[in-house]
Amino acid sequence: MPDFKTSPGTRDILAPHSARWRAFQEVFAKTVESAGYNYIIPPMFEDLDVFLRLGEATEVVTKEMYDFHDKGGRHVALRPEQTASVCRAFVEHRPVTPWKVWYSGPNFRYEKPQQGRYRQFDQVGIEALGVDDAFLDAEVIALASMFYSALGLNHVELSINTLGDGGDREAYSNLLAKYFSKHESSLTAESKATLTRNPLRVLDSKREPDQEIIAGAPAIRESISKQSADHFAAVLSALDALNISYKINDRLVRGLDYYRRTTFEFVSTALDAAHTAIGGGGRYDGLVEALGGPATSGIGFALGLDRTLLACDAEGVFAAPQTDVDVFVVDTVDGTHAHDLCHQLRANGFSADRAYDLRSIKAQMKSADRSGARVALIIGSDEVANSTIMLRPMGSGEQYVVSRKDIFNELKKVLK
RNA sequence: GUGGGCGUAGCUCAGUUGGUUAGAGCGCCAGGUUGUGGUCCUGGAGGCCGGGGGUUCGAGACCCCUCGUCCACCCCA
Repeated sequence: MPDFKTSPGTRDILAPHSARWRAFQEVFAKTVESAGYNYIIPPMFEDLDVFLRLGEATEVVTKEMYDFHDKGGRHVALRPEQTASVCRAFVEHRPVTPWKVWYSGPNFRYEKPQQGRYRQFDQVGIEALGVDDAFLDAEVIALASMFYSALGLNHVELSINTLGDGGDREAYSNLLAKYFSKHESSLTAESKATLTRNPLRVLDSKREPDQEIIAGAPAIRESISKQSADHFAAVLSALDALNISYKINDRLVRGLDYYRRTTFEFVSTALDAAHTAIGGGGRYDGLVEALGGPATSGIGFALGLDRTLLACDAEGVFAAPQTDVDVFVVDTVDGTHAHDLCHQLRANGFSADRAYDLRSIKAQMKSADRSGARVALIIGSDEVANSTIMLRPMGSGEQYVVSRKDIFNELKKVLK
């Protein structure tokens, strides 16, 4: 057994999976950059206070933060998500609005790991600040939907809800608190605990005994302002205009405290594990203000890399891309010919690998096979004497002699 | 944080009611084939049986603790 392993909830992403991750990020970048979103790279840690603004009923902040004191005595925390950082960056740099950015990178939450849930986990996402227009809500959702399609996913469902503005949300929360308190004796112990922290989140309970009471709970739409209701209706009709199907779920309450008005979630119906939510987002109109900036509306989403890739596995789509080299050079003379030729191949736009330690031709051919290269170039004493190279297309069982000076042209033909 | 399953070779896993030097398949290395991989044959390397303590003449197996991992809850991506 090795002396060291990765820390709990972390892991090494090795090939070929690592290539898939990179491809995932590239597909995402292409999708959102087509809509004018610019790449932002916020730091991975911030002053703890930045994240505390996410709200004291947000467990991500209260229970799961990776925080520590640095050598300068600052109390900092690894980011549990990136929306807060983006809003902090907005306040710090005051860019012209609308400010549309996208990000990709790891977040950290101190949780008990299980499938689809890690302590270091990657998300990609977008944030758009400074615009209140319902068309923006629909654009943001449409981009997520486009991205899923680009990956090849077909079994992703969109749930959508509105939580009303800040005042509506609070009024609704109080209403729910009253309702659930009345039925407290029938609730599970877990839900009772949730009730004292954040009544909205009781709606999220998956426990069977709670379901009946949740079903009878008042819906947000009964206590929502006209303005919020109009906004929501506008978002829905903008989605309809793009033929994006959705399910209105008036029990959809998301875990982060800052959500206002439009909230949405993407669920993979191809997954049957506990974690079928592969992405989610919504409006967070008060967050910039909470971070000391001007009142600024904002909306965005975050998609989990792992869970989305699990969904891809379940649907059998988006395989890892090929990263094999074009050519494998076998040198049975002394290794210098492979050394020179590989270098020249790479300089001329071919990818090339070789064997080391002057092993037997058999061993080198085995390495060539394993490398996945489409062509083996073999150099032995005959080839050196005649300034030629033996070119062997792997898998063909055939090979032929090529003059050393013609090798690049010949490879271009063979590899095209 | 709570509950349960599982930790044996690089990987996937056998290992009988506790009984000598712990096995298989795959992978890896070498040879069969002094210039040839992907098939085949032969051989080889590689294990503090997750760690610590205990029971026993004797523990990979049983007990306790601990760490890791998986699953569910919680929470969320």
